[in-house]
Amino acid sequence: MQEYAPDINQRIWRAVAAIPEGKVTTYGGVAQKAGIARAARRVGLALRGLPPDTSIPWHRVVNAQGRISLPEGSVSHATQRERLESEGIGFGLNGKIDLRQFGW
DNA sequence: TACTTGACAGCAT
DNA sequence: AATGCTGCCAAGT
Repeated sequence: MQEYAPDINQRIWRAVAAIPEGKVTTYGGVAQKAGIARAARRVGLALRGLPPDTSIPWHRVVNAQGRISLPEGSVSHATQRERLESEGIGFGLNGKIDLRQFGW
């Protein structure tokens, strides 16, 4: 039984909520944990549908390059970066996160 | 109902 | 290193 669609978001949110504080994960990582490996895009879509006041730590999700996927200049982008730095996550000079600091 | 787009990732060139 | 194509699946037009 696949019963995807309605279930997918819930699985993604759960996977994201499982990310420990002060750590980040890639979309692919979340997708895999949500049981939809290789469907990283689905993760982005799900996060995009999250309400602004959600309790899901969506900001801990970045792309495989260790960068924030949101367009620079957008409010969400700034918010995400600020939250990450707030958790002790360091950004490189190009705005890249050192995924090495988490063992990636 | 069909086609295109999208908070991505991986491989090929 | 940079660019392009393909795969994933749902949502928007």
